[in-house]
Order: sequence, then C-alpha cells, then structure tokens
Amino acid sequence: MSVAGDEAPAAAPSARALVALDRLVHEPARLAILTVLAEAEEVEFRFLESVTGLTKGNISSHVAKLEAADYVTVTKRFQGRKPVTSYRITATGRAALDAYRAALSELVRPPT
Amino acid sequence: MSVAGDEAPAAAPSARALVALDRLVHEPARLAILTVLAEAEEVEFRFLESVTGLTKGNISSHVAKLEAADYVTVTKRFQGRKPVTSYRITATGRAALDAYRAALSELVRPPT
DNA sequence: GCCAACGAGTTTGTAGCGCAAACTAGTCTG
DNA sequence: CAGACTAGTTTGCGCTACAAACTCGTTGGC
Repeated sequence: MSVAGDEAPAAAPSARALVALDRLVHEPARLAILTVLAEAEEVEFRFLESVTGLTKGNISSHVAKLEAADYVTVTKRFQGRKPVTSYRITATGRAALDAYRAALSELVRPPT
Repeated sequence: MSVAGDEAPAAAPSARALVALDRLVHEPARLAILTVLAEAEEVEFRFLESVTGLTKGNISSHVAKLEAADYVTVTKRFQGRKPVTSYRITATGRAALDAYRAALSELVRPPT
C-alpha cells in the first residue's frame, strides 16, 4: 500500500492518539516508577532505586514531578534513626497510567 | 503488597526495560510517524501532516532525525510542477519499531 | 505583466527537560 | 574526632521538541 496526499486517513492505530500521549507518564523513568508503584501498595525509595536502576537524583526529581501532578504521594518516616521515604500511587495516578496503557495497547497489537 | 528496601525484585514488567526504551522511537511524534510508515509502503508529506496532526516544521525535523538514524528514507520528486516529498521505513526502522513494541507489550498487558 | 496569495517544506530561536554530578544532613565505625 | 556511609535533594548544563519565521517556486487576480 502506498499513500498519496489526502487520501482517507482510515489507516494507522490512531496516530493522533500517539501524538497526544501524556508526557508526564510517557517519560521512561516515570513510566517505570509508576509501573512499579501500580503493583505494590507502598514502595520505598531504595527499592525503586534497585528495581529501576535509576540514580537517586533522577528518582528524586521524577517523583517530585509525579507528586506535583498528584500522581503519587510521598511519606517520610524514621525507621530507628534512619530516614525512609516511601511512595504510593494515587487514584489520579492510576487513572493516568491506565489511560496511557489503553492508548498504547492499540500500538502494540500486531498490525492487521 | 508493600515493598521495603531490598526485597527480591521479582515484581514489575521489567522496569529496567522501560528505562532503556529507544528514545528515538519513543518520542510521540516520531512514534506516530513510524507507525504510519510501518503500515504503508510509501507515504507523502501531506498525508503524514493530515494523519498525525503535526505541523510541517515538526514533521520535517522529526523525519530528519529518523533519516539520520537510517530508520526512514526520503524521496523527492515532482508531480507536475509541484514538489512532493515521500517517505519509507527502512528495515532498520522496522526492526527498531518492532523492538519498541515488544518492550512495551509487557507494560500494556493487564498486571497479573 | 505584476503583485499578492498559496503550497511545500526547511531553518531558526527558545523554553523546558532530563541527566549526572555536587551537595546536605545525619549516622556509624575505628 | 575523623572519615566513611546512608538517604536523599539541589544544581548546572546540554539537548531537544515545538512554534514561528523564512525560502523558493507556482498560481490567481486584475
């Protein structure tokens, strides 16, 4: 199939949908973080670090953005004398992730 | 489930794989372009414009990157007196897109 | 014939972002 | 007490995606 100028745009798993993906979720580091958070109730900083392979700095700043968007909540407490930071995904965050997954599921399905 | 410090990272559709996604393909505009190209043998500039909703400028520069990576080829010809630019995905480009899709298919699958 | 509008892209300018490296604050060890 | 370690945060900067401006030619109006 070859496509010229202004033929009927019937084709393609909506290219528009791809262009409109939520950039906040789309960023690989944040996508990894959200994915991990979506599978566990609560996750500690160090676990995120080891499971994603991201540096502390990057986790910190990406999570800050997710928190600003109300996609995750941050809890700080002490375990003995050590500070421990942990994260949870919010309902908003879960909804955003689900929407993102839905938009992509079309892409991933083997082309007809 | 709640996850502390350094438990066994059995969970998550490999967060590492997400972090390592090919940025060249991952960019939404380029992902849309590649997806369209993957379904048609050859596609004209104007068709890309209408199907993706991207501006001419953005198509031009994104395609330039894809061409630099040898993911697409560009053909210019004249139709009557008007210039017409069209694109094809290369084998390399198709492989990159397939790899990308494979990496994401894990994410899209409903979490167990 | 001349000039304005249009078509098909390309180039440029800039704001924002993600990454790595440096830094902070406190704890533990010898 | 000094130095190393833990647990993050902040900073600096290079890159990039987007929009706006521009190029080069063609077409239409008068």
